[in-house]
Amino acid sequence: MIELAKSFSPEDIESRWYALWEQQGYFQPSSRPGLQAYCIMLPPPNVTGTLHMGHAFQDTLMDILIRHHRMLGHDTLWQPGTDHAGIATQIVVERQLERQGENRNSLGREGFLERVWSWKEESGSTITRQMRRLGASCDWSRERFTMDEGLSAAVTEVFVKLYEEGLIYRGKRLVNWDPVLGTAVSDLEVVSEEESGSMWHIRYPYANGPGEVIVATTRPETLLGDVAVAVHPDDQRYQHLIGKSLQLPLTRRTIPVIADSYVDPEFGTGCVKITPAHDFNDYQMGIRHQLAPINILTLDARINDNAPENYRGLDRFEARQAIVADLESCGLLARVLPHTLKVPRGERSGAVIEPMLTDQWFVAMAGLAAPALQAVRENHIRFVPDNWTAVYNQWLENIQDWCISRQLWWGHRIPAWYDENGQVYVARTEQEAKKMAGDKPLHRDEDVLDTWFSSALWPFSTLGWPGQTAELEQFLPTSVLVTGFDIIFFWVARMIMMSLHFTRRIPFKDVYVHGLVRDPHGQKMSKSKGNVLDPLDLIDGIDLETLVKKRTSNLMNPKMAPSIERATRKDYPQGIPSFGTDALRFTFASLATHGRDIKFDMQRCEGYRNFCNKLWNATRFVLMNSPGYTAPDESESIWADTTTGLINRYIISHLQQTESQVIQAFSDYRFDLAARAIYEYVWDEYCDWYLELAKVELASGDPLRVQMTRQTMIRVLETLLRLAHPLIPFITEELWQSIRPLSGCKHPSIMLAPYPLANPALEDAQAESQIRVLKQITTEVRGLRAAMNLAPGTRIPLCMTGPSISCLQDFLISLCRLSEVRELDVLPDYDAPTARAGEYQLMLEIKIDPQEERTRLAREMERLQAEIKKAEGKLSNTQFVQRAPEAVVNQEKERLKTFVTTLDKLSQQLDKLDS
RNA sequence: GGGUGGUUAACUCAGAUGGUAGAGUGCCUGCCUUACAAGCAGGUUGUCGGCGGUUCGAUCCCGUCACCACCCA
Repeated sequence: MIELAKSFSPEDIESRWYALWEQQGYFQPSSRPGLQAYCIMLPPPNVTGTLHMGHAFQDTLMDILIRHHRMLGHDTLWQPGTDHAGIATQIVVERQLERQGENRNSLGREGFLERVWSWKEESGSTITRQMRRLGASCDWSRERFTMDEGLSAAVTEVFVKLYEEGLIYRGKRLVNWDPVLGTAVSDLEVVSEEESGSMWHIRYPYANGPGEVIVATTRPETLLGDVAVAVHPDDQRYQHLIGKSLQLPLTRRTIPVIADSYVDPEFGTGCVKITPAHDFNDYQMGIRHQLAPINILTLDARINDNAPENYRGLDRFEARQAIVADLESCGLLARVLPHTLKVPRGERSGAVIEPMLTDQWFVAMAGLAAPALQAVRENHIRFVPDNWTAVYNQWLENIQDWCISRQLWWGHRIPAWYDENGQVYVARTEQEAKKMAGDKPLHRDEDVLDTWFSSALWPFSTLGWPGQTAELEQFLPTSVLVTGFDIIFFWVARMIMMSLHFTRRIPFKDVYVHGLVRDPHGQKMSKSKGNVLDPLDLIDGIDLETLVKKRTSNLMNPKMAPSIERATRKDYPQGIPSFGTDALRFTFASLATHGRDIKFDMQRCEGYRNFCNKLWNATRFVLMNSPGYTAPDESESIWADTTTGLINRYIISHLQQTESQVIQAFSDYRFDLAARAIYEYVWDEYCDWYLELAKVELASGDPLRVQMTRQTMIRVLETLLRLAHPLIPFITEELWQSIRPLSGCKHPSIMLAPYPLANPALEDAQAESQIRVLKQITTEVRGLRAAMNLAPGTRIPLCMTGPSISCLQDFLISLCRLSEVRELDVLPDYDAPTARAGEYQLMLEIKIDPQEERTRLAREMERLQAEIKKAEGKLSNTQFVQRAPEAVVNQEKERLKTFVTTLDKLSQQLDKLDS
């Protein structure tokens, strides 16, 4: 027989099993025909990134679902892969070059891309290695990368098709321009936060004759590109101005005053300067009033040649200072007020985003959005929890065209070529383009596609599209997408649109939207805040000094280091102990409620490590108490035999309920409830009650009782290990293997064993109710012992009245450490306190301290009186008695009766004490 | 400005077609009882955010307010 160590130590077991599972090919689809398909696409993480808590949380949930369905016998695929993460990766490599005194321009496009690929090769396996530590059972043999040949072909195909259908177009538009990165970014990549700035009030003199208007602006430097001043058409103050010309300060230009209802008369002075080339709203207004935009900035945000000479070449912030100073010296600056405004910044660079007129590629979205809305409206796709449907709808109903070109080098290069006249040819290959151009010399578009363009194809490109593969047939639509709400727009909506458009299928049936993992104080985890936790540190443990070092090194803002260090020392004075993967996974499952914030609490993790230890020791107990045991043949099984004995029937019956709870919880994506059902069954039923009761049976000396109990405790344990396996794969495999010889299971791994399904025939209400009585009596007797301050070793007799419980006697003696149980017609006339459990009166035969007893009784009577008063109040209310359901009224009457008799008993006891 | 979610024990969170409020952690007391001190037994803790309404009865439904968080413009 296998000997287990005295306590659970995760590091000893985790290393073994994963490699074996993977080598044996257990993660691959079964590809047996006729099986129900179950498929999850891993949201591809950044190929050069590392695993953070959000990944670990999400990966755990996906792995739970996948393992569960694999055990249900479905043809199961968890498709893994990584994303090339255009901007993020390019920035990282550029920083590396910077440290070596190089830059991308000195290397050239080819050279630079070589460097990125080699960085990808170097760091690309980090995150997948980390996922393996988590136990993630992805089919690594199918791993994909968004820049793979196959996936790149899909990208090209989609681009060309959309272009041919007229859904992709190129045009000069105002886009969000990141002047530091030198690329356009999409709306979603811009983060606007409130910052303090100023509101400058500037005088614009009339072009003809004396007078002026005062215009308020937060960006005085853009004045050089003004083409008009706008007022609200109904604004009484400015009626006389509409149509007049103004002298644009610091320039020789004159501009008109126009009327537009977009202007908010309450804001600033009610006069707005209009700069179509540098503001999104002004751009629209420019179109409405046919005013040509004047661009005054270069792509690196310096003043260009459209502006007066003395400002040319100035950076936009220098230009602001110069212009304000010049206005002031001309007496045109009326006043400056402090003002908080939303400043748009690039998510990656932190630079202030500049609306900029540039040539970009766009996807026309309106036509793609309609079927995507319909798919959700008609319940082909279901959001869980369903309140996210509204978020999805709202965005799609107001969708803007998607700017898909990025002025980067790392990514899918746009398949468009130009001839010398600027004529564009969109084609799958250069040869094809050349053919279209009649062999004119061509040059390829320099830009690459937004990373999310390739991600949008992920569900079908990874399955071999545009080829017609067996995998596409089997696994699309996939079963569920597990994702955070932060990328519903970026990713979820776009996948739905693209999948419907190109495959005519939805990409997934369910979208399970989970919360975001936060630190214990509810703050978002981020490197710059210094509050990140590395999932691997929770698995392996980390000492305080190493943790501090890790959190304070390579900071964007090194000034944060001292405060981060202080907070870290406060939150983790002992560092982080090693909890193991299973404990971490169980914690994630327990935290996966349907809320949107998940505060990660390390103490929970500790509690679940203890749970693993409990499970470990329960198995140890079972093994220690099964010497020489061999599993009976299936035909001899007494699993469902009613003669199995009370406690065995009870624990088996209770197991069925737990099994249905867990299955239900999984189908509702309530991982927290599944975890809780398992936790409670293992700890509160199997360990706290069943194994304690089994000790009595095992010590009975009756061969049949011993045999039945051994068989039950083994089979129940074996079943609950399978039940828990999706959540805690490593420990369950280890323990399952250790009891496999006793259980007679033939499967080589718990992963391949069937998932337990409840069998209603095994439910046994009678056994459960008898055990309920036993528990009740036990609790009361223990209460009496505690009330009387009895030493744990003291064994005394229990006197009780009520229906005979001869079959429970041995259990009671053991659980309550009694010397004997005396079943009587009436309790002896004795000073000891009594207790009541259902129909039973209980009393421990021992002398008591009258003073202490009086206090105890008084406290109890007080409580009862309060309850009686409440119940009587209800019952004397005729409205209640007449209108409430009869069952409720009867229940209330029953309660009152119990309270009154108990109170009566207690008062008699008190009298006796006093006499 | 529009929208969404939240507010339950000291902490983290469950909860119920409306009918006696729960768990884990923490805290207190006693125990190394031959599976487990990462444990066992017992105990302690709540105006279920405020105010109104519906109802025999509201922590739950409705309205409103406050605070917190997030999303969109």
